[in-house]
Amino acid sequence: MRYANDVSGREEEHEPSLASRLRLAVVRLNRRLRAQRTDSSVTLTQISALSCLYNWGPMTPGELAAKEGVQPPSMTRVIAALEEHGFASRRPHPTDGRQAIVEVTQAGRDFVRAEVCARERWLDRRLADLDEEEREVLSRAAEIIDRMAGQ
Amino acid sequence: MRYANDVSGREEEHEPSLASRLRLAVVRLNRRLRAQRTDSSVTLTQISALSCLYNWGPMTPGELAAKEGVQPPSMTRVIAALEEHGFASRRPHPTDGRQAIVEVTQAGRDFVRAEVCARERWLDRRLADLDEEEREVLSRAAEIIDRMAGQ
DNA sequence: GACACGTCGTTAGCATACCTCACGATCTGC
DNA sequence: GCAGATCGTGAGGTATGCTAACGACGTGTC
Repeated sequence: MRYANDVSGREEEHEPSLASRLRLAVVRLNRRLRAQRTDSSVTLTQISALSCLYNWGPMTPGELAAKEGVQPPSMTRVIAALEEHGFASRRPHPTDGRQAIVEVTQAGRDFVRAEVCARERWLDRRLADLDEEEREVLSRAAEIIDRMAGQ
Repeated sequence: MRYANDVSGREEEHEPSLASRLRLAVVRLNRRLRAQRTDSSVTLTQISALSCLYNWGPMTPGELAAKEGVQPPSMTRVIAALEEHGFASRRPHPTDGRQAIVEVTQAGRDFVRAEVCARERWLDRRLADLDEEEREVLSRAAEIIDRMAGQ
């Protein structure tokens, strides 16, 4: 099956930089995560935003966009999709007419508890195959990465 | 600015699982990486595939797709773009008429050494802000993640 | 009070990056 | 030889980001 090794003119082995290895790892895992399909039509981006609302409570679209690290226009579409699914709802801001408050509905809460866990089953299985020390490394890495990406 | 804390009916704080935290970190860093634009018209996906060819040597489109974790049709377009840029070239497989061998051109090698580093400058800067122990954590995490995503 | 200016959310339009389905060319086992 | 598998590709669809521009609303200044 592997052909590369048999071809003359092959590159020598390199020692890729940490940046290269981390980038590749992140890009790949991201692809895998997106590829995990449940039969529901809710996408990873939507789940991510919904989880954020679930964990942090009601907030404005702008705050949600900031937390997820996307631009406000991108979040608008995500919120609209969640609203269409009946998992989130918008209500007017009590004092500022420009803003709105987005919150999780009861259906949204049920969905987070059930489907989101299902969605993360693939990753959970992978994590379960690791030993405790490796999970600890990933836990610390998640925190470091989040800090790097966060700002 | 923060409004969520003031709203009644707020969720209690949860302790997100490792899967949740890792997913969010990966999704976010991935967004940041893709948002980094160099003036060149080569995308992150193309760079990723080109780096793969550079590091592993010539291989068939199918093998490259498998290594990158995408479906063959997706890789076809990436290879076409790389070929158009003059960074990769296709030649017929010596024994199997169905397959082809994709390899990096000299221009592609030069590009990997120069532009890819430029592309990774943002990440490099972030990594430089960490201490040695944190970089070691990320280095180990990159290896673990790659193993999880790889298969 | 009126007007200028800032902020917030949204709409519109675009680019990228995946996917699945379908097809033609080629190889292989009987 | 011929049926079926395999490989690469074309077509079309969806998701996910972005920027630019706009309308609604709030705020400070006179």
